[in-house]
Amino acid sequence: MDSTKEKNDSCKDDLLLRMGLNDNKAGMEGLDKEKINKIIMEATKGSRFYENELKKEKQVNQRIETMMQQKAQITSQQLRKAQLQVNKCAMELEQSRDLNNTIVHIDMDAFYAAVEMRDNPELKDKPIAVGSSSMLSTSNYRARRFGVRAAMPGFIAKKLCPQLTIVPPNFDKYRAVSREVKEILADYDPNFMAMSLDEAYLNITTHLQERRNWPEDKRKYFIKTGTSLENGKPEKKLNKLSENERSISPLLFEDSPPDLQPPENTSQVNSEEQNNPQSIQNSVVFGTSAEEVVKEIRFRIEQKTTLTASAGIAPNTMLAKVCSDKNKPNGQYQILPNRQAVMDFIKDLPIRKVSGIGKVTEKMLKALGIITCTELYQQRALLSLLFSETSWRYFLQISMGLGSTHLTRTFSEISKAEEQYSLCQELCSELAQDLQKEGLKGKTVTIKLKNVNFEVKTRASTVSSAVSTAEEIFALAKELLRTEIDADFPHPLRLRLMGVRLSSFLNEEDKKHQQRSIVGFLQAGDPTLSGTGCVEKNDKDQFLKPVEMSHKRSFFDKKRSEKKWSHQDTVKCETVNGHDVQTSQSFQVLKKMSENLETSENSDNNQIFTCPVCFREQGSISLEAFNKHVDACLNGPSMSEMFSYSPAASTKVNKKGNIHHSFSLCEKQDYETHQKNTEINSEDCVELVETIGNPSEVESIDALSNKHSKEECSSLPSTSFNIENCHQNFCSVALESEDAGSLRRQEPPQSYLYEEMTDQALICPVCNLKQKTSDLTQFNVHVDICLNKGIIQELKKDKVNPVNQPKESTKSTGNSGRVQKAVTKTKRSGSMTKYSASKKIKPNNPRHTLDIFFK
DNA sequence: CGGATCGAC
DNA sequence: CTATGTCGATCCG
Repeated sequence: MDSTKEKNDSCKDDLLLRMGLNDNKAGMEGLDKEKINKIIMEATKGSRFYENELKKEKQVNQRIETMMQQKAQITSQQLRKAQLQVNKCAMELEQSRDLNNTIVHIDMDAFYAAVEMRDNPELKDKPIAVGSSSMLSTSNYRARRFGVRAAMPGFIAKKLCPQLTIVPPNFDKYRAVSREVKEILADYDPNFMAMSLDEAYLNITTHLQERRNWPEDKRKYFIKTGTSLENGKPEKKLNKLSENERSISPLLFEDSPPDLQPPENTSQVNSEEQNNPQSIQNSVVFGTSAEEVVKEIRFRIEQKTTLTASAGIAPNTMLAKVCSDKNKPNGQYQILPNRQAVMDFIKDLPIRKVSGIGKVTEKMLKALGIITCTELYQQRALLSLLFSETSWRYFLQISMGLGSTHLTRTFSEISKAEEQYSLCQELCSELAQDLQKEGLKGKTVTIKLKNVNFEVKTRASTVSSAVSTAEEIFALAKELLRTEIDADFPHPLRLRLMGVRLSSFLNEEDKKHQQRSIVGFLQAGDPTLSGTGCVEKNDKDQFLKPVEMSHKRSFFDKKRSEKKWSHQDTVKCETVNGHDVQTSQSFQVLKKMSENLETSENSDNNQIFTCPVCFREQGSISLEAFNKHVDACLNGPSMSEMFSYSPAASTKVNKKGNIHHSFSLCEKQDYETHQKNTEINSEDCVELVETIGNPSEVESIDALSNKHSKEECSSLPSTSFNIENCHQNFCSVALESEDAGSLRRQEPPQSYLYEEMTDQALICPVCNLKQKTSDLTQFNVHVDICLNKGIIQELKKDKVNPVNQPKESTKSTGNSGRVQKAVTKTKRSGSMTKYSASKKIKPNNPRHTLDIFFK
């Protein structure tokens, strides 16, 4: 990729020279890394800042050391068990892989600096940075050659590059430009997610579908040179051209990596252009592929703002983000939506490139011999023993190339009562739909309000007869909302988030069949427990194994199977105020059962299984019988389907999982989080929630009150990550290499992912491993064994004390944390985080993330 | 629970 | 001339 970049760059230089517009003629100017580091070191050494850095570094080293000790104590037995468990998880993840979305990450190139250069021709040829002498937000590419980058103090930058011009930031201007860009983005995804002034994610899946039928003229754009001519500054125009050369000459759009050019379309320049010397007046037609769409977006951005953007196209946000970095500046890159392409891309990807993996994590993992995603995957079992659940699950996802496939709407302040009511109404109907899907009715309606100061209020009202329709719920919710609005009158409520919850569901007496899913859920874990609670046994309920992939399973079912391996007792009763005794009891039962699940599971020999191959339920049969069935199925005609089911099946599951029982639009929420919340909510079985922010407007993110300060003060580094240039590598790691090597060698003798992911070979649907044999029978034997070992028999975990795993389940941690936050107030982090590493990369951590309302 | 830490920008 | 930011989320005792 680097070579591609180089090529582009030299191409650009060439062109610039020919046009006499070269704005970076000094190809050789700048400093080498060694010099850069030396200067930084001199400027830094002895400062308090530096001392503190050293201290922090020691701490990290200490952490690594304890981690290594912990690792040394892990027995191969433990590792094997962990392996099975993690594989199970990997399998689930694999099945949930969703390649059906087209996610685009747009990233403006050196945004602040580019704006300044555009508006002030004098800066054009100079190395510049935006910021102050104490902190820089952005530098232009010219300055970067001197090692001047975002998040660097200006005075050090000056030492690196004495000619450097430091421009104070004009946030209003950036915001205005950002708005222009966002207007364009909204055409492709009205719900796009703006991460900051210069970055956004789009889900263009829908756009792509519609676009297929678009006539050519709808995809045709005229190349304007007018903007700069009209303002009567020819010189400026030239400057612009220099930045614009790629779009002015549409041929240069072809600079994307060759591997992704869909034959179908390449942007075509109208034929007249060829003969027309004034080709600059001509138009371009963009094709209908994702790549073409993104070219179009970038073209329009450049035409409108005279600024360039880079973009990444991929099936999920995590990948899209990495992609946008790849051909920066002014380039784009796509990962085609097939598993193979994803795996190829991931294979050698350094984990540090991934949003969410920072300096420290990188170092810790490096100590374990992990640098690339492949290695991350290979060490998954070990990681599950050394890191918290959130962390290792996150690692696992990364290593499999997974990420969010849906974008959440952003939330801007709503202070008009009218809007608040209509939002509330919207929520109520969404909630009602979910209720209908689950066939539930409830008696308590609760609204939750979070204001711009992050203070949260919940107000509930309970009625005697259960409600379920949107109208009924809204009638109650509206009154609650009105009370709150009136209470603050004449001041408006400045809301950041609103949620509507229904709880106190009817029990089976009243609503037998509606209740079934809950009953089933409660009973599912251990049939022997049924009846001990306040629910009666229902013979129809089935026990769904983790292997089970039935597209029919409801999210309760899903949750139920989840339960088995996440021993969490997430739900905090405090947050469930207002429930009647009955529901609270159910809730307790639920908890108990979930505790019992793990131990009880080994004993269930006669259960209803769902075949992972044909998806049919197999009735109440023994394990052996079930395995025979699977065996048969694998041998049968559905064999080929098995290897292609993943996306389709997962889609279904996803769709199901997507019932938005809890839906936060406040801030960014990703798919995992969303799912998580869905699950958690379903867990306590007593309420369904709808939370929502208002649909994003073009500018929504900017309007977020808490965003302002952030955007204004924060740097928006736009460079690609370049660790060598970090002015922060003061010390090097003490323990490492040999240790790391030996560590890896200790791994259990298993074959792992990447080979497996790369061809048609037989992949066990259970352990997810490629099987060496191509003999079907042998393969089936393996699957058989796997089913017995890994999945159906629940592992008894005797776990090592993980390095950072104080909590039972991070899932619950994350969530209860959020609850706390919601219920109390936002906690101000009082800590003075010292700035760490100058890296750009990735927006909010897709990790778990998320905010969401509610429990 | 609150201070420390991490990561993003 | 000095001089290294702010936020949210998570970890961890």
